[in-house]
Amino acid sequence: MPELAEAETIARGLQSRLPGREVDSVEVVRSDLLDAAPSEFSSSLEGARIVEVGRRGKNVVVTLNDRTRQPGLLVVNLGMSGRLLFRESGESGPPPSHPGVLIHLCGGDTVVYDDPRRFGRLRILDQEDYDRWSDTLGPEPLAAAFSAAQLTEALAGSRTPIRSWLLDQRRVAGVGNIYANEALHRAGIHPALPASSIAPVAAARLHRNLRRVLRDAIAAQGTTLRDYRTAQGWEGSYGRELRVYGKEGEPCPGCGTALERLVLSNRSAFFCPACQPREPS
DNA sequence: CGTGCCCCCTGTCAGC
DNA sequence: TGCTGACAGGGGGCAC
Repeated sequence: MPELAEAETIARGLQSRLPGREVDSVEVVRSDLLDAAPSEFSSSLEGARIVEVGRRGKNVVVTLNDRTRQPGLLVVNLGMSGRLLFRESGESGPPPSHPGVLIHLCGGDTVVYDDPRRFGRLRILDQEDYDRWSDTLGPEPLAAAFSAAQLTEALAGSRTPIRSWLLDQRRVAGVGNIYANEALHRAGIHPALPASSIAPVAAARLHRNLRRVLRDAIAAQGTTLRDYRTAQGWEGSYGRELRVYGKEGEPCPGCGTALERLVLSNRSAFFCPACQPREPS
């Protein structure tokens, strides 16, 4: 489930530890997590120094500096069940259950990419390829430049159901199924409504509530339903604040009506039939 | 180009 | 108890 809030939490956790550290060696346990050959991936990282750790959409982005070769960016997509864990050398506690890639740092600590389902991907891009890739993603919903007017205009061009629209990374970057459903409920918008049928006033509510949900989820360090953990191995607590996701049949926290589930593009959508009417508003 | 469908892989859970 | 099928946070590719 790593969506924007989870990737942001992981990135912040790594940002507090990794800048300035140098990569000593890399172990690729599951090569299907890479697009590149394992030897090529490892040699791109080994000897590089980490400049900073950030995020783009649902991806954790590690900026690398290398005086002898071209600098690069390590882009980690966590898929459905990926974790990026910072493990101090000599750390006790249970080891990662499904280690895929281990990045050993000079001085002894290790960053482990752990992923039971292996839907995740790790790629190293040069700046040009990174920019090209980043351009395929939509705007960052929490960026100051992402305005209600911009969202309203973008919605007008598509007849796809709004829940599906929000999941399309080319339209807005970082929104996944949990936060799409939560934002739509808070905005009072039915998930199946065509994007182009949403009036400007409703689009403004969606804009406001999407940003609120994402900010609150980051403050809670994300949502742990099962697999997600922070870089420190902790669970996120936003699950306590979910109002509709996974709650079919439970009373709507707003009005008490039983919440319903429907399937759009093979993914569950959860909504309140009273607070989120099918008619555009 | 926009849209919907299938698949990647593993783990868990409901139902029989 | 054990098996089977459905389903799960994401995203890429393909057909229409």
